Amino acid sequence: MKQIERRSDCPISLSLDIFGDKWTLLILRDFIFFNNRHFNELVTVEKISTNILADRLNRLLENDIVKKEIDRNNKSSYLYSLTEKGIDLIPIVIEIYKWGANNIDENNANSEFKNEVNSNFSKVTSEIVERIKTTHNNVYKT
Amino acid sequence: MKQIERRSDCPISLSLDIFGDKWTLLILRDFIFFNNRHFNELVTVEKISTNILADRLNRLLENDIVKKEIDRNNKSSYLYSLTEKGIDLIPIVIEIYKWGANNIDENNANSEFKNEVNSNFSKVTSEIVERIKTTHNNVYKT
DNA sequence: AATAGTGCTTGCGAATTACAAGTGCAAATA
DNA sequence: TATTTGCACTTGTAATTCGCAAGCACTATT
Repeated sequence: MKQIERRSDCPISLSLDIFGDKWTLLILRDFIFFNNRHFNELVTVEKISTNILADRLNRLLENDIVKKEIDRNNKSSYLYSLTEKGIDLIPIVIEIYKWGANNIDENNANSEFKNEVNSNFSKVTSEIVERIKTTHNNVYKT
Repeated sequence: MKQIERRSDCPISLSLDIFGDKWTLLILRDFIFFNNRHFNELVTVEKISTNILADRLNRLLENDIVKKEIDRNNKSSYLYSLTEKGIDLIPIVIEIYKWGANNIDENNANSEFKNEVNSNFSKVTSEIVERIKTTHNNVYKT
């Protein structure tokens, strides 16, 4: 894996150096919407190749956006989960969902959820954040 | 230019098929924050190469996110500007700004603007949207 | 001891990117 | 009128990255 070099100090440029590619935000979508947390679950993300997934997870680990722990329920497996910094990305992912649902034809958005996102963005977002925080804190308690 | 093929019908996946790369959202940042609208202005975007810029602008044109018109003030030049669909992307770009400003070290965010974005996101966003709409409607009136 | 599951890594051809240089056209200048 | 300048790209090419298939190391199960 090669870290993309810093193009400038603009917050947007710096952010895109980390997650501005075809796959990273889709992987984060899996954490957020599907709660997929094992490598073998994440590899179903729109058929991403395993080498690309491994590369992106490493980049996210390096940037402290996800963390990796041994799964207490299956010790030969790892659990990936969002850090605080990763949870902070949730509004971006939901904004992208919203834009796609409103602006791209033939998307499969759930119309109820789409309406919720359009009318109560911050409520939807904070509910998802809470759910993720609860789930991801329970790693050792399940 | 080759359009990335549709990976799935998920709104996020479809959105990232359009702007999920290192450069596209940075170009949109230039429209939004710097009001850069000519090819020669946009090419200063963190030193993007001209072939990549041309490719991305064509993709944005095809997807009805930007439009292209002859500049009335300089007929050998073109003005690119955001369509309604492009203006709808502004919240995404500002969320990315916000995340980068809050989560990446050594970013050059203006601290006043950063505070505004953190405390009054929707106000900041709608002000920027209004400014862009006004500017981009005045193409033929300046 | 053999098999299966999990999380990767490796090899390689194909596709994409970045950098430099060049092109075509309109407008300004000599 | 001829030449130069500015603008918006296009082309060529080497390097990088990607996607697919296969393989590997480790653990747990049978």
